[in-house]
Amino acid sequence: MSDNSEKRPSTRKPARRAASDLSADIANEIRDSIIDGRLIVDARLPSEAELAAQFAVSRPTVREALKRLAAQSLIRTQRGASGGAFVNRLSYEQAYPQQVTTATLLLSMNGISFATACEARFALERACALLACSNRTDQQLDALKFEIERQKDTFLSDETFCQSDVSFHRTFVDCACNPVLSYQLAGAIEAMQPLMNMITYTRRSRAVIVDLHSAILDALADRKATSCENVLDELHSYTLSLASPKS
Amino acid sequence: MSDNSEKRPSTRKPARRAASDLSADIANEIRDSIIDGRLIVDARLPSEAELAAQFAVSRPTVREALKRLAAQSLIRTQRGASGGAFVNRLSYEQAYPQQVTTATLLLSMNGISFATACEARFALERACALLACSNRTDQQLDALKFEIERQKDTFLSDETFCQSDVSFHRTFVDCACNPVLSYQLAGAIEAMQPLMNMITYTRRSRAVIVDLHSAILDALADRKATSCENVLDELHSYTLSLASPKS
DNA sequence: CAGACGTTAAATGTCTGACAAATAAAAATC
DNA sequence: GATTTTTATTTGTCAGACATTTAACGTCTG
Repeated sequence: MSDNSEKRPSTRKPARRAASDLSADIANEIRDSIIDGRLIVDARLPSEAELAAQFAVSRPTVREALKRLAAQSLIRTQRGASGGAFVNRLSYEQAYPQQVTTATLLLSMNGISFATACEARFALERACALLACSNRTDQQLDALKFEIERQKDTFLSDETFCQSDVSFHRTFVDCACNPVLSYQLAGAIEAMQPLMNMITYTRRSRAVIVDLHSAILDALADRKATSCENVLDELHSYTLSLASPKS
Repeated sequence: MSDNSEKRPSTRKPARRAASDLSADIANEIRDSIIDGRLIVDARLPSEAELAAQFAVSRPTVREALKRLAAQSLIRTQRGASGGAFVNRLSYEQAYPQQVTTATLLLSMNGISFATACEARFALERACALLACSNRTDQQLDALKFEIERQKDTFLSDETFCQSDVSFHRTFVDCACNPVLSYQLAGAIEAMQPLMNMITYTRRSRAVIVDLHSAILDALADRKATSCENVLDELHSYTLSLASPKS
C-alpha cells in the first residue's frame, strides 16, 4: 500500500525518520535485496564486521538484524574460516513450521470461532477435490487406504486416531500433485487440528468418520470430483454438528 | 558434468546443530510459551536483564532471541520505565507481509512453474466461490463493479490495471466473509501476481479480462456458484494460454 | 612427489561493561 | 492541587575482548 520508493540509497542519510530500530532497517534492506534478486541463493553476505562498517553500526546491531532474517529462514550462518551468512534456499520443510505457528496464533488470538475455522478449512480442502481426482496416483490411494484401515482399529488411542486423521487429509491434499497447494493447505490443516480436536475429541464417532473417509477414497478412485466434494461437505456438516449439538 | 564444489554428503545429518545456538533455543522456548498459553496476549516478558539471568546468558544473547521473535511479530518492544517486551496480538495485517514474503520466495527459489502456481492460485480462488455466492454483500458487489469500471478505462497504465486486478480478486475472496480464507488467499494471490504479471503483461487482452470479471460479478449477484466456478476456470485457461500460446 | 599433520587466519558465537534515549512514576515546587 | 522536575527502569547502541569453529596454507615425512 505504501509507496516503496527506497531504491535510492545514495541520497540516504541517517535521517530522523523514527530510525530507532536500526536492526529492523538493516534486516529489511537485506531482505529486499534477497527478494528482488540482488542477492541470490547461496550467495554469501559480507561478514558481520564488514556489514557493521557498511551500515555504520556496531556488530551486535548487525547480528540482531541477521537473527531476524534467520528467524524467517532467509539466511543460514556457518562458523569458521570460510563461514558467514548465506542466502538460504527457502524450502517447504522450512516454511511449514512458521506457517503453522502463524496460523495457529492467528486463530487463537483473534477469537476465530470454530465454525469460521472449520468453514475455511473445508473450503480449502474442497478446492483440491477437482485436481486430486485427476492427478491422484495409485500409491496415494494406497496411502489413504492404509490410514483408513488404521482408523478402523478400535484399540487405537484417541491421539493416534487424530494423527491418522491429519495424515489422511494431508495425503488427500497431496493427491492434487501441486506443491504450492500442499504447502498452503498443510499450514491450514495443521493449525486447525488442535482446535478441532479439542472440541470433537470425545464426541466424534469413529464409525462415521471412517465411512466418510472411505467415501472420499472411493470418489478419488473413480475420479468423481463432484461426489468427492459432496462427501467433504458432509464431513464439514458432521464436524460442525459436533461442535454445537445444543438443541 | 561440471564438478560441483558445493557437494552435500548425504550422510550429513542436521542433528548436531542444536549445540551452539543459544539465542535460537531461547527464542523457541519463549515462542512455545506463547503458543501453549503460558504467556498470554499483552503479557509482559521479564526485562532483558532478568531473562539473561534466568537463562544464564548475556544480554546480547537474550536480545538476539527477542529480535527473532520480533521478526515473526510474536512480540513488540517498548522503551522506557514501564517498557519491555510484550506478547503481541498477531493480526492479519501483521501476518500478511510475512506470508507474502515467504510465498514469493518459495515460488522463486524452488523453480515453481507458471502452470503450477497458476493452478494453485485458481484452485484456491475457486474454493471461495461457493461461500462468496452465499455471503457476499451488496457493498462488496459495488466494490467489484467499481474495479471493473476502472479496468474499462483504456487510458489506464498497465501497472494500475494490474493493481486493480489484484484488488478485484482480493475483494472477491473477501466476499466469502471468512477472515481465515481471506488471509490464506491474500498471501497466495499477492505472491503470484508478480510472477503472473511478468508473463502476461504484454499479451493479455483487457477486453477478455473485463468480460470475465463482469461474468464473475454477475454470477455473484445471482448467487450462482457453479457458473462462478466455470468463469474462474475460463480465466484460468485464458491465463494459461497467455503463458504458452500455441496459437 | 604425495599424503598426513600441524599451524594459522577468518569468521561467527558469546560475554562484559558502558552509555544514550525514552518513558512513566515519584518527588518537588509553585 | 496542578505543574514541573527528578529519578529509576528499560530498551537501544556501542566498543572491545575472548572462545570456538573451520577451511586453507605450509611443513614434514614416507
